[in-house]
Amino acid sequence: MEKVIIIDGNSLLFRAYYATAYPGANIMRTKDGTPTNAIFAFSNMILKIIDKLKDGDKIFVAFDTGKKTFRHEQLETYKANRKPAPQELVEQFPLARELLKSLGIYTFEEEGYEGDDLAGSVATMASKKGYDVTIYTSDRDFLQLIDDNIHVDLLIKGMSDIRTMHAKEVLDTYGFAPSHITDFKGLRGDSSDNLPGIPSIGEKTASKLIETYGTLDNIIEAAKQGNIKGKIGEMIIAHQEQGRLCKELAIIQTDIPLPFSLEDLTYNGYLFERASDFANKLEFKTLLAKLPKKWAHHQQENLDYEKISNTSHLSLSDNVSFVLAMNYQNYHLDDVYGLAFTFDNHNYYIDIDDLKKDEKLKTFLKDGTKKKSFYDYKATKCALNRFGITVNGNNFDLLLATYLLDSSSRLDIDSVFATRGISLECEEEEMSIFQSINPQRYIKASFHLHRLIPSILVELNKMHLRSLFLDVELPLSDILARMEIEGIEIHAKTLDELESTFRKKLEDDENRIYEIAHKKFNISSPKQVKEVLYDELHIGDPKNSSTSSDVLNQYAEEHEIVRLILDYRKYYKLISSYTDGLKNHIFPDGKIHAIFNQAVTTTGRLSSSEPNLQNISVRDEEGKMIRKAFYYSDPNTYLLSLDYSQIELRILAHFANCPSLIEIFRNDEDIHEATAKKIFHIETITSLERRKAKAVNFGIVYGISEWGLCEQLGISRKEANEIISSFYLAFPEIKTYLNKIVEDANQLGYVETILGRRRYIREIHDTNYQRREFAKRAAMNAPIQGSAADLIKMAMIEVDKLLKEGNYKTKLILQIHDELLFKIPKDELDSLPHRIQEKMEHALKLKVPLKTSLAIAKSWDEVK
DNA sequence: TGAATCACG
DNA sequence: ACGTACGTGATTCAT
Repeated sequence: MEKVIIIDGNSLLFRAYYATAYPGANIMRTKDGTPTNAIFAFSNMILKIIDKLKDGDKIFVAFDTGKKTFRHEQLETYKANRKPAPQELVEQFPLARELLKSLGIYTFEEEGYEGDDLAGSVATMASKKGYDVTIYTSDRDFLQLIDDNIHVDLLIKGMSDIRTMHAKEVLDTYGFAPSHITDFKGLRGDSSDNLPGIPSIGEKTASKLIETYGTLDNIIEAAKQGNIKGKIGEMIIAHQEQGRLCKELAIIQTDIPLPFSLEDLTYNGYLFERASDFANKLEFKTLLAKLPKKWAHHQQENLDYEKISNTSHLSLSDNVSFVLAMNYQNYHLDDVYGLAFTFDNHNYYIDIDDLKKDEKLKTFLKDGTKKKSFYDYKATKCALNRFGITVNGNNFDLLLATYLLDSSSRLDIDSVFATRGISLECEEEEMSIFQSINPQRYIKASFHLHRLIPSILVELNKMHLRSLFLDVELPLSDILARMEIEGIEIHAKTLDELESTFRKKLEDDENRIYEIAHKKFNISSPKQVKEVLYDELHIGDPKNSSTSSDVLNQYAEEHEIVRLILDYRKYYKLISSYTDGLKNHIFPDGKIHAIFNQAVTTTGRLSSSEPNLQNISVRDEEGKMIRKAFYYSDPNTYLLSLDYSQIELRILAHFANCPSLIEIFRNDEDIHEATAKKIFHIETITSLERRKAKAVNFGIVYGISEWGLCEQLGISRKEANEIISSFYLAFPEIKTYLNKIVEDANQLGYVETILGRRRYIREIHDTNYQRREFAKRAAMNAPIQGSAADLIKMAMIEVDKLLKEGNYKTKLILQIHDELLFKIPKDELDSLPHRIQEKMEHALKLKVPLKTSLAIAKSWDEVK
């Protein structure tokens, strides 16, 4: 039999509100402050109910209007003791109706009636027709409606503790049939509705009377006959009218004329886009995932597209959305199939070979004054550049917008669209030998990209990320694209030479290791190294069986084999990751075109891949030789490096507004030496003390811990503790600041950089101690690391402007977090480096001066 | 595919 | 009592 689900909307909303509004804690709100806790819990409940519905089932939500009803006319004090609903809940009432509408659920309310009466009327109508009726409520009045077809799912407490009440359960609980609930109310009253009932009659007495005599009328009659002795009998006679009125008022109306039929309540599912828009509006990220798929209908998507061979018949104006058809793995290499684009409610697709010939579209793409939207502008620009097609005019990038809204999510094209509830999967891959790919996937992407832009801009606005998006990330993506296209010249020959010297040392190490170990084994296998060192040679502490360099270094002095293994690893790494690794990435033009990922890190930094040019050896003297391979054959081309000095500590000093730390930077003192003086209270510093101070300075930026410092410096826990304490004593504002950041993370769930970039710290509320501590350290570090990233991004934009306006030939080629590397022609060496330096040092105004060190040389190893 | 290791800031 | 420094990417071994 088909089911009819009836929901007492007001009752569930109240319950949802109080189930999620903990005293003393903040309730859930959207970023602009709209309370959403009740809707959140309510929607979870509704979704669970919908999920269980079958075809033909009916669902209905009854609401109160909040106005007076006929019951108030009968009894002036009806519900007079009710406290008004909290403002935060009242604000959510209209949202509940909106939610249900977006889910395609029929709701009804009418002035003069309570939701109960509407629910009762629908329930009775359905029961008469033989439907299986369920009423969801927390109001026990509804128990009176129970019959063979109607049962009540009663919310006992919270949202998930539900008790299904049939006639049997009512009898077990109250001792009488459901129809006597109203008699019960007449006798006992109902404090929540301010119904007095008959004084002195409580639950027990009422039940007993009903068991014996049945209805209220019968009980009053029995009292009049003198069958009910004592005070109870007297009270019944004295207050019989009040009792009758209370019963009357407790009766749920079941015959209200309704302007709809049962058939109208049949659940037909919901429009996915509408539900997802609602979820987005209330920032319910999880709601999207919970929407039951079987009931989802999709908006009539205009996913038809016109496959064109040229754009001559189109009037391209502003606001075209483009999605390049390619794999998005390495856009410097991957095949490009074509271009999907959407505007004026039409989708188009052009093959790359046709695009190459389409001068009109190429001109449009190149024109920076024509505004365009993209999924991954940088990839699009770089990939099309390979065909001599220039792209400018980046006005919106879905990848970057999604990243700014939440930097924690791993972003590839499918997940970017998936977070908006859109699957790019296509029904049928129309593969043929003439057609290498199915454009449908990219059409779908460009269609939805185009559709989503306005609402995403609203979201960015709400989170105060609009300027970071438009004025920083978008211009930066163009700069990065040009950096990647430019690439950096590298010399395989130099790498080859280095490799042969490394290989020689590697072989020497290898032979000597086998000699000492008296056997051959795979030195690259930590497992086998472990066996040889700990089990066979009994070197080191078997409890700490790690073979990482910081552990092995402890035994290096004493044991030759440990030294050799570390040495072997060094050369192995240099060969595999660097000499060999880099050679694999050299393009036919003799350059490396790495990718600068703009939407990867949680803090806002860039990352570099294929290859990673941000981790080329420099600390190790021999490793640094790798950098000799980076130079320009043209004798008039030099490298210019500008390096921010102590950028993270400066940002920390600024954020914490710490006078003593700010003073050190204003005086341009050696920061580690100066902090050493402050924490050790001495004037002359030994190198050991400087080393310790340096470690604390780093530690502070990472969200210091006693153990971390202890490990790093190889000192006792006690000494580490003392050093940290004296640091905070010398710079108390730092401690205040870091505490505040952790508190912010706790309260808001996120922390922010100087430009308002957010990092959500979700694990700050984790029940697991370790994850919570980790979250705290991440919270302390993110604003510092992220603001440094903001700063250098601003600097890159300013420097790029300078280079453009001055028509310089100098080009930015690498960014390494706090360093910019340029290729610069000899004739621009005179004044330009200092002008760039000037821009970098004034990219943001802080309470401390910014300092950069400048170096010019032919090859990269010399600029440090 | 994940852990271990090590290169960078 | 718990067990770590923050953020990345590439390579290798082992499952």
